[in-house]
Amino acid sequence: MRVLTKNTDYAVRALLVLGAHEGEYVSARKISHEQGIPYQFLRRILQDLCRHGLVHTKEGAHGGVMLDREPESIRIKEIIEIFQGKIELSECMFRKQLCSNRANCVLRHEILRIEQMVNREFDGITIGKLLGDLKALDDGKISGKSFVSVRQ
Amino acid sequence: MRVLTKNTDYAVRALLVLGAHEGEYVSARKISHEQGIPYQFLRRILQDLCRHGLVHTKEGAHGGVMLDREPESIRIKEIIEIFQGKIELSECMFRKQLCSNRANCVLRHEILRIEQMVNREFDGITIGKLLGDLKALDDGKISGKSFVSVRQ
DNA sequence: TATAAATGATACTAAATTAGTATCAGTTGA
DNA sequence: TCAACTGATACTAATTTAGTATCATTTATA
Repeated sequence: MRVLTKNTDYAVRALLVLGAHEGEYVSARKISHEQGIPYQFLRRILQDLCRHGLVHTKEGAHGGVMLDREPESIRIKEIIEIFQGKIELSECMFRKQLCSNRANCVLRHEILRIEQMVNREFDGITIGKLLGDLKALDDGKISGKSFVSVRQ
Repeated sequence: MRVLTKNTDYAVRALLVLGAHEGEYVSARKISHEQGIPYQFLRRILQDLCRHGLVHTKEGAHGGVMLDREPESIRIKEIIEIFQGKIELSECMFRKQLCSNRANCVLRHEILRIEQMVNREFDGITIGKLLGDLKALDDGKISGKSFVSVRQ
């Protein structure tokens, strides 16, 4: 069971690269190489991020993609929703059949509770926070116990 | 984005039916009708539950399926794992490439934390608990605010 | 003892989602 | 003019999820 798709994963990684180069245009080609993301796939992801106003682009030579918002304002929840829709642990049978049987009902109640928890958590993580973690990692402020990292 | 599949959903509902008839054999046909679950699909699900020792069966006329464990000991987490595998929010790139880039790393750290939360939650919900909720619902001890229910 | 009502096992199909590839047009800076 | 970019979009492949079908065997009972 996998919840986060490649779309989301790649998008976050691309945004982290862009966050590390605020104010600069970075090309899809460069991000693709740096992060090992299939180029054309990444292109589409960046276009989606652009359409949603998280980044803006510049065409032509020396063009590329640039972050269009404060890294602290970009929440993982938002990214997930762009590429995978709302986080719903269980398909909402509510609306369709108004919780037509009681068994559905009690399970659904618990699931909604967990769903809200997950949403709160993903809402609390921003690109800015992750950039901070990255920096701390680079500065050796966080031990290898919690972050296992191999330098590129 | 949907996390719980039909497999899991149907399995939980079937187990709730069986929990409401402890000590009796209930046929797949009956559960299928009662819960609106496609018959052959349900058959396979019940066979899986049998292979995993949650229920046992009796062949032939008047046969069926019976709960083989205390409802309180059957955790939703276990059911999810039978049908969907371990709960992993993100595919574990760890093992394969040993977290080969730092961006992966910081995100992964957060995701693992949320993953553990989710696991704890699903581990805390048992068929027994849900049966209790159902009973409370039937007895009118829980208001319509938290449980929206339409009697069958 | 025939039969209807069950499960056991397993193969198959269909639909949806996810992942990745390809192509062509237009923009821009040197 | 040309190489390095993005815009738009169509296409294919792989995987997962959902559902269907078939045949064999077991069992209670009329």
